[in-house]
Amino acid sequence: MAENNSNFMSGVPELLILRLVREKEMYGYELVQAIRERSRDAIALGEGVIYPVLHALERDGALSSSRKTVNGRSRVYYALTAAGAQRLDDLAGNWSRLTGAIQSILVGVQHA
Amino acid sequence: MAENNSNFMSGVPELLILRLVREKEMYGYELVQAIRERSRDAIALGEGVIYPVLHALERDGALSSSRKTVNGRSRVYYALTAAGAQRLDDLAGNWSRLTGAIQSILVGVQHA
DNA sequence: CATTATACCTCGCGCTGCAAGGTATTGACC
DNA sequence: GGTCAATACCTTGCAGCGCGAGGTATAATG
Repeated sequence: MAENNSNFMSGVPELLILRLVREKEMYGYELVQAIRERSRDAIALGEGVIYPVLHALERDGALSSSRKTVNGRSRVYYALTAAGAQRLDDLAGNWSRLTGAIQSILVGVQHA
Repeated sequence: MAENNSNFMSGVPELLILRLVREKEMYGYELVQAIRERSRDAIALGEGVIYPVLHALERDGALSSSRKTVNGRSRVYYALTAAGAQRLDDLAGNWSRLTGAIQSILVGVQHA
């Protein structure tokens, strides 16, 4: 029963988080803004999306957390683990295959 | 209260159906196979996905249906309406903006 | 004459994204 | 000193979508 169902278009928030954290340690509130800014407001994931995903990723061993105080601000920083890097690769591969397939339908490529 | 919520990644089945029907009238069973074949098995939407979407699109005036008998086979063909064409354009535009934004995060584009 | 393919349909569930709410601390402003 | 906005964390509950699973009927196949 350890199978992961989920529908074919889901898991994008997870993918974005893993990708951003790969570059440097980040905390939840920072991720919320980073996604909004980097996507130029095309994607606006709120805290109600980000925090639960972070907790799930840590539970699964894809991220590790460490509480730090910076500028008198207490933050929970998340870093990518080896397992997380693997998971990122998998998700990115799936995403690329999926969007490629959709694109080929949208542009009406000649289908053998 | 006639607002359409739905999450930011949903509506892809709808988009694919509208796009395929734009080229020629199609029926449900045909769409199921067309999507699978054109995506080279990357996307496999079953009838439990396709039929409800077709009904919703017709209800919304994006598709019109006509029962026809071909080769002794009774089929419900769906054709794109003007409203449907408009909706297709909207969805395709959104999709393109969305995937562009995701892509820019994935490749790590320099964010002003 | 049974099985497979065609063709339609619906019910019900799981999961995800998300809004909405809640807490606590810091800095700014008057 | 008091108020407000921003920072930073968190959880609950629900709506909606995708989808498996099931059901019907007819035509073709062997």
